[in-house]
Amino acid sequence: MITIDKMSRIPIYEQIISRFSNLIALGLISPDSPLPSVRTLSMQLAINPNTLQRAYLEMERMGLCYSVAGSGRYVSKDARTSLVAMQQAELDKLKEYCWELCDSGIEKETILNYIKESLFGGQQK
Amino acid sequence: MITIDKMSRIPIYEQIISRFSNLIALGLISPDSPLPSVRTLSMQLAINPNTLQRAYLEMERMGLCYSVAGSGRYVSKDARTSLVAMQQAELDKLKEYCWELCDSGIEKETILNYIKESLFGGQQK
Amino acid sequence: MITIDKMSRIPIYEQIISRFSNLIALGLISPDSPLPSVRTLSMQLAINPNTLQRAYLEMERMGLCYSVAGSGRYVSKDARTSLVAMQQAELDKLKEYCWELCDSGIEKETILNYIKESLFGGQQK
Amino acid sequence: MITIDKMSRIPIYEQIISRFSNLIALGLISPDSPLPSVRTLSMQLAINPNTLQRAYLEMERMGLCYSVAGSGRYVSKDARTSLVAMQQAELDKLKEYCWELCDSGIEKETILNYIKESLFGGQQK
DNA sequence: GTGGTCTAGACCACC
DNA sequence: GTGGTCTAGACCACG
Repeated sequence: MITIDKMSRIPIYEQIISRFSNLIALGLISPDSPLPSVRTLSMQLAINPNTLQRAYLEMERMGLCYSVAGSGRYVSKDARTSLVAMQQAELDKLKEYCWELCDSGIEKETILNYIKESLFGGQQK
Repeated sequence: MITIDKMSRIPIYEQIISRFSNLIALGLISPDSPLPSVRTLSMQLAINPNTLQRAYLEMERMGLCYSVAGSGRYVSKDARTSLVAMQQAELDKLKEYCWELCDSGIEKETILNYIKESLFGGQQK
Repeated sequence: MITIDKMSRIPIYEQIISRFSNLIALGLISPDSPLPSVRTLSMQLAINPNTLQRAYLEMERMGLCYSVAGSGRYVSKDARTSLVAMQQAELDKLKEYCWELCDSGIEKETILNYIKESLFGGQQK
Repeated sequence: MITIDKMSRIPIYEQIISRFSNLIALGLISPDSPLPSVRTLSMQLAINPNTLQRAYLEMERMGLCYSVAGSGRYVSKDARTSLVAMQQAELDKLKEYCWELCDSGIEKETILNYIKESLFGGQQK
C-alpha cells in the first residue's frame, strides 16, 4: 500500500505523509476509511512505531485524519478539501523557486520551455 | 553586498554560495576581482568564520573562485561558465519538483499555466 | 434517547455517564425506572458492550443506579441527591479552570464578564 | 526557571508548553531572547530530551518560538500576539463548559456566583 | 555546542 | 487490539 525510501534524505515521516496525501488526493482512500494501525504498518515498513506515530500526528494536524482511541485512525471527511489548500501552497513555493532562478540569471523563456518539455514531453500545443 | 537569513531553514553556507553565485551570474562581480576576506565578511554578517570558510571552500570546489596564499580569494575567470552547468542542475531540480506536484494530483496544465502567469504576468501567449 | 460522539477525545463511557446524569438531573428519567439493557443499548449506539458495561458499573458506584439480577438495571431513588454532590465537584473543576486562565495572564474581570455575557446574553446586571 | 510535575496526569510536554506560555504572556521572557537548549533544560528537569523536543516543536507550531540550526531556539517577536488568540480560544472553551453545567441542571446564577467568589473571594462589587 | 531525526522498547488508558 | 506518552540512547548536519 505504501513504500518508503530509507536512504532518502527526506525524513521517513515526511515520506509517509506525502504517500498518504497522494492516495487521498487521488481518491484511492475514501473518507472515514481506516488507516493502517501504527503497529501493523510500522512492522510492514520495518520502521519504528514512533516514526509512524509522528507522521500520523502530523496528518491529524493537517486535518487529513482523526484518531479514535481504542478503535483506530480514519481519513477525515474533508481530507481532500484540506489537500487542495495545501496544493495551492505548493504551487506558491514553485512560483518562488522560479523567481529565484530568474534572479540567478536564467531567462524566463528558458524556464518556461524547460518545464513545458518536462511535463508534456514537448508534444503539447 | 550580501545578506543572509539566519532564521531560514536553508543552511547559512548555502545561502552565501547562492548569493555570490547570483552576483557572479549577473556580472556584478568581475573575474579576478577579490572576494571579501573571511574575517571581515563573517563579522559583517555576524556569523561564525567557520561557516563562511566552508562556503568559500565549497565555491572553490565549484570553480567559482580561487585563493592566493597571503593575498586573498578571487573570482575565477571562468566562473560564469561554471555557473551555466549549475543552472542546468537547478532546472533539473525544478523539473523534479514539478513532477512531485503532478504525483500529488495537480494537473499538468494547472502547473504550467500557474508558472506562466507568475513569470509573465499573463500577458504572454 | 442517548447520543455519543465517537470522535470526541472524551472517553465513550464518560460520555454515557454524562448523558444519563443529565437525563436524571433534569427529571427526564424517574427513580426506579429501568435503564436500557447493555445488550440493546450497546447495539443502538454501535459500541462495544464492554464499554457500556463499564459506564453502568461506574454509575452504580456513583449511586445513580442499581442492578437486579435477572431483571435489569434501575435508576436509584436518591439518584438526584447523588448528583448534587457531583455537581459541586463539577463546579470545583470550573473554578480550577478559571484559575488556570488567570495564571496564563487573562484578567479576572475579563473572565467574569465573558462568562456573564455567555450565560445571560448581557441583559443581567 | 521552569518546574514540572511528573506525577500529574497532564503530559509533561503540555506542562512545559503551558509554563513557557505563561512566562511569555507575563512578559518575563522577551522576544528574540533564547530559550534553554534541549540538552541543558532536559537535564535540569530530569526528563528525556525527546520530551522537551516535542514541547519545543509544538511551541514552534504555535508561533511562540523559532529555531536556528546550530545556534539555538528563540522566542518569536509576535509570540504574545499568538498567545492572545489562544487565550480567546481558552475563554471559548470555558464558555462551552459553563453551558454544559447548565445542561446538567445547575442554575446560571449558581455558576456565575460561584465563579465570582472563586476569583475575587466574594469581596468584589 | 546546537537542533532534527530515528530506533528500541516501555507503560498507560480505552475499546 | 487501538492510540498516547515517555525513556534511553544513537546518528546526522550545522555553526
